[in-house]
Amino acid sequence: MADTAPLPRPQGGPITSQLHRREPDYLAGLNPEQRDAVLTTEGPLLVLAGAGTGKTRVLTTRIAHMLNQRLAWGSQILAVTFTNKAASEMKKRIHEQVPSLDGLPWMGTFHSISARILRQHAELVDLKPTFTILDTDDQIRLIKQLLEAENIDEKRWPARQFAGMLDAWKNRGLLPKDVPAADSGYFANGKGGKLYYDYQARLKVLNAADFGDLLLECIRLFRENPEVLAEYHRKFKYMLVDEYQDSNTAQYLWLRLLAQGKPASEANICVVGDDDQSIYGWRGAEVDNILRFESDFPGAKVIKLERNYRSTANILKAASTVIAFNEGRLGKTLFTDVADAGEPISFTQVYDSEEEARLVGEEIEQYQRQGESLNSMAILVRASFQMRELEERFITLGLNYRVVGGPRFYERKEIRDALAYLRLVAQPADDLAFERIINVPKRGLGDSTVNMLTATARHQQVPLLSATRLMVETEDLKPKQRTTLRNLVAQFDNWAHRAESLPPYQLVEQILEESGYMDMLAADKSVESQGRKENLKELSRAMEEFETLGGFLEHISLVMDRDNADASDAVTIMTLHSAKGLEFNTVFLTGWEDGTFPSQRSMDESGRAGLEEERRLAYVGITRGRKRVRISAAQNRRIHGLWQSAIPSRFIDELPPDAVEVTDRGSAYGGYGYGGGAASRFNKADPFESVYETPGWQRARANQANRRGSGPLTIEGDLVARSVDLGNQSSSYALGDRVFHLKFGYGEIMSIEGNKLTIDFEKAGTKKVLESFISKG
DNA sequence: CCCCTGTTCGTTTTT
DNA sequence: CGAACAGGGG
Repeated sequence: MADTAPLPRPQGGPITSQLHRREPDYLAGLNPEQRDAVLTTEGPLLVLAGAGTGKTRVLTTRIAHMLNQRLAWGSQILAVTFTNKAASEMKKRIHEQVPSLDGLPWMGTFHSISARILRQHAELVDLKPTFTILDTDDQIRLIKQLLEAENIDEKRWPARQFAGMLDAWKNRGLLPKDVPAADSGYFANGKGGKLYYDYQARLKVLNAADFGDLLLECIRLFRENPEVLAEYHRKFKYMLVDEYQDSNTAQYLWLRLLAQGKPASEANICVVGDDDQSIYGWRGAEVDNILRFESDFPGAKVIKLERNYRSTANILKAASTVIAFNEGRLGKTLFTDVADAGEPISFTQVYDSEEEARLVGEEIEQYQRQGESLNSMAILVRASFQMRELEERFITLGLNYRVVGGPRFYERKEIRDALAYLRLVAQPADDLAFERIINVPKRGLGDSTVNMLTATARHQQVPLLSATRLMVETEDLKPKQRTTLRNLVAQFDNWAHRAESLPPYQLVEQILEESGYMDMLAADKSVESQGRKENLKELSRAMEEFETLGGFLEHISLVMDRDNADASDAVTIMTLHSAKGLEFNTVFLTGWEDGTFPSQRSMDESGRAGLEEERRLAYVGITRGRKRVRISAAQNRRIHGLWQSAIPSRFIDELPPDAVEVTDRGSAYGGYGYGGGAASRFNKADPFESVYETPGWQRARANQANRRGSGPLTIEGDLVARSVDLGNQSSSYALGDRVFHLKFGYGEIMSIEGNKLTIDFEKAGTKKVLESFISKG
């Protein structure tokens, strides 16, 4: 292996450059702190990188520097991230900066790197190298089975809750024997601890690991097998960790073990992060890890990156002032050299959340008229229930938007079904996959048949597929089921055989066809079936780049996100959490009301720590803006169906007054002023001015008028106008499409006559409406 | 076995 | 108020 071979000295070019004291090109343009962070390769290093201070550039340049100076082979560098997105971004940049690589650095998420290590030493943690990685779905089903076996009432003790506890334990690095009695005793009247043991035992039988296990079993591997750990100590000369503030205890232990090859004060470990952007405490992240780094690694060098290249001075001032209210920070203050402070932050209080949506819509259109692209604008909300009103408003306006988040591609039912087939082909012992597809499509194999198979599997201690093989040779099954199962087993054997020679993307197509899955979708007249077929095509396309089935399955279980390659110009709507790491010229921060943001629940559950995390979220939100940040709050918002009034977020009071401009859409209803009514002077002359006269509303009306022509609003008149407008163009809707209507809500198209559509609305029943009144749902 | 109805519950999300 | 889910009935 190249890892241990002596490193050649840098080639001619760099040496000459050094003699002339010319720095390598890649250092050009870095500020002194960034340069320091790149060049300090030896010993522990903590880089505190504030928002927009060029963190990613430092990380990648640092790796490029190591490779360029031949400090290490590529494969001796370990770079860890939290998300696949960050990992692939890093890979891309390294490839750009270092065209010829001697061995690829290990770049990936904690989980993918752990999986890679575990596959090499699987036997040492009672797994086979081909072990399956379970997703949340499988996990829940497995837990349900255990609950049933233990006679635990699933209503009283939901599987999801236990999954959450398991996750929390694993995040804390706790094996079943390590769980404190108080913790394990809580669930199902003391059965929690036993369930954890049972769960782990079951995973071993299934030859499977869940996400938490990837880390936990890796830790166990290192602890119980010092010689294996030593191997990695020799291997990894340099370690880098991105977003260190997001690391949880298990990840921390994992890193500590890997860094133990040298005394702590000499470990070449570089962690990059920002304690002010730690927003994942609720899922186990320990800000403490970053706060403690200097004592964990004595003599660690600390470099602060505070020079911001993203936002205006006003934005930075606002963010810095708010975050300064937190205690227990390492302390950084962002600054910029740009003289112009830029627009002040705006804060607007409106009457209710509907008006907030109108306001945002209007402002977006205004900026758009000024030549800003929709892509450069984003609305960041605390929770996704806030998105709906925005979306509805934008539909009315005909404003193109994109929602980030939501259900992911690989979590869709049809994709999971297809994956289950593939898993079972690759891994005949994958019982969870077996159970998932045994009767999908319907084969007349109901609960009773499955129960018989399960019983045999238990008895014989074999996987379900093997149990099925045995059962079809006996007289225990009804003839019909026996034939069906015999054929199914034969099919799987056949597919497994083909998997050896056929590219995975062709295999999946054949499986879906031969299993009857495609026929099932074809027979399905529901709205979704067409989309499902397309998703499956997309799956096959995504598989084209994989040569082996195993390679694809590994990728899929670790990379659950789909890359949105949406080229159209659209405003982004997303949560503050998913906005971390992104930037936009204009950022709208809506719903800044106490209770919504900061979230009441956070404060109730986690007290002061909760509030501080919310404040960091505010900091993240504000620092997403390059040119302008527009904050709003509603006096009234509908929560759980009822209207509730609220006062502006306490974070509003924490904003620096001289960087903020308060405007008020004077409401006729009085309500709460800002800062004791200081904003009242901004009230409009006529407090009763109708909101329906706002530019946005007028435009919405104009849009609708354009779409339907200027004829009378009768069916007939409209029909004529439409047919003229559209010429020969046919309806852009199809039977079964899910659509949205302003008054009637969501519905499904039952029939189409010209532009007259019969729609079955979920709420309002079946109505005939004009195409121009609906939009795609 | 599927559909319908009643019930429950109501941040944030990755791997 | 409305989505999601479980359980019962047809």
